[in-house]
Amino acid sequence: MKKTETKRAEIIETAERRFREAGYNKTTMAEIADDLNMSAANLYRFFKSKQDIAAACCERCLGERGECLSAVTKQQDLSAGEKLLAFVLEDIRYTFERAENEPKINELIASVTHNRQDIVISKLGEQCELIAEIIEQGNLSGEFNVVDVMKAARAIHSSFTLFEVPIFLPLFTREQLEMMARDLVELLLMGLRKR
Amino acid sequence: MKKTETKRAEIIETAERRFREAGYNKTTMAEIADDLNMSAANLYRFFKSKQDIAAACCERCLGERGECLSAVTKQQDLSAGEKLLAFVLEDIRYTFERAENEPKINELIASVTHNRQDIVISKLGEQCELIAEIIEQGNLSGEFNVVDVMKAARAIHSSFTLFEVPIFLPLFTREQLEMMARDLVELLLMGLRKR
DNA sequence: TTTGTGAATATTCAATAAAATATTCATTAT
DNA sequence: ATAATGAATATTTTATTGAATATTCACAAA
Repeated sequence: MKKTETKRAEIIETAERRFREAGYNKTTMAEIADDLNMSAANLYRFFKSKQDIAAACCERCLGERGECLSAVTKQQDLSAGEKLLAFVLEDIRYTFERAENEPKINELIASVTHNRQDIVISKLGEQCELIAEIIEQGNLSGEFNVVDVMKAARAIHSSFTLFEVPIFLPLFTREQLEMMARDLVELLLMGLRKR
Repeated sequence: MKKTETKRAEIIETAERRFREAGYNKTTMAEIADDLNMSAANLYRFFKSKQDIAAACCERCLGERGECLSAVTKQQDLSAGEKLLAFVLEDIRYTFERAENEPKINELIASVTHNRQDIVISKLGEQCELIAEIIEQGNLSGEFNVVDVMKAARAIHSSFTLFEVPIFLPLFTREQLEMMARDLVELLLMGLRKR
């Protein structure tokens, strides 16, 4: 029986609820344990440290963004070009949503990603994959004519950095960012399209 | 006589030397004043606060990056496409250079830009101008065929964010960033070029 | 064995006071 | 007047230490 994984998931869920409301520093291992009717010591059979629980929460949150972006790329009725735009606009939407509604979680992510870069890099890779899928679709439909799909996907993904990172939010309004994203995608599409 | 401006410049220069070596928090107004053979109180005739001196230093530093980038765009023997690549590679070079050799100044900039966003926005605007100049050149030489130059410049500049911000440095090697920059510029140029 | 705990220890946090420093101001010098 | 200062005040760091919390561990229950 793999009860262990179930327990781990429960711990992550419980901890995340606390982190969301009180932040990382103000939630204690004892509280998390209490919520699950166990002792604090017992948490350590499932996670090496509190930081590790936070890292798991962080990974789950980043995964959530990935799912939102994935949902966009799975829409049937959009051309590849439209999907690319939808992708970046969804990225912006999610960035703002998180910043406004879950500021504590954002802090958590910022802090965790300092130590655990592997998590970020892995999630970035997944996003590149999604963009690569969009490009593939464009190639198949004849919309695009891209030779090295992954290379293009990485390049495009790197160009979206501004729209993913909350530190830039104070510099621009959401409308400004959306405008910049539209203009950028328009330009990128000119380079991708078959000619 | 505009002795005042001269004095302000001296103060900025002196303060920057201290900030570079000891960081913002570990340099005192008294030390800066001593270096200039004046009293700390007298500094306040030239700057409203220590933060304001820091802001002025910050502005100078950001201006320095602008000058480096400007120098690239002024090179005579490069096509517009080559200049765009040179621009972003210079941006990366400067980012790494600063991070390695002047970490304290980087902290200063990060801290100042939290309060004084106007400074950052103004400098970002100047960089857009430089990119616009490159596009103009491309249009004139027949290399490009861009209708709305500033719109394209802003879009391109936003796509360079990853290469300008030191927080991403731990995630990638310089070689990786340079590779991404090359691929991105290649893609952008496909969109810009006359067809 | 596996699952779990309470108690011991190590680490971090928070409150306070002391010291250092930023800022203001009344006064002097030029 | 303008330029400048030393001393007074306000604010920010630093050091300290007691309390809170994370982590470990020896042992117990299943």
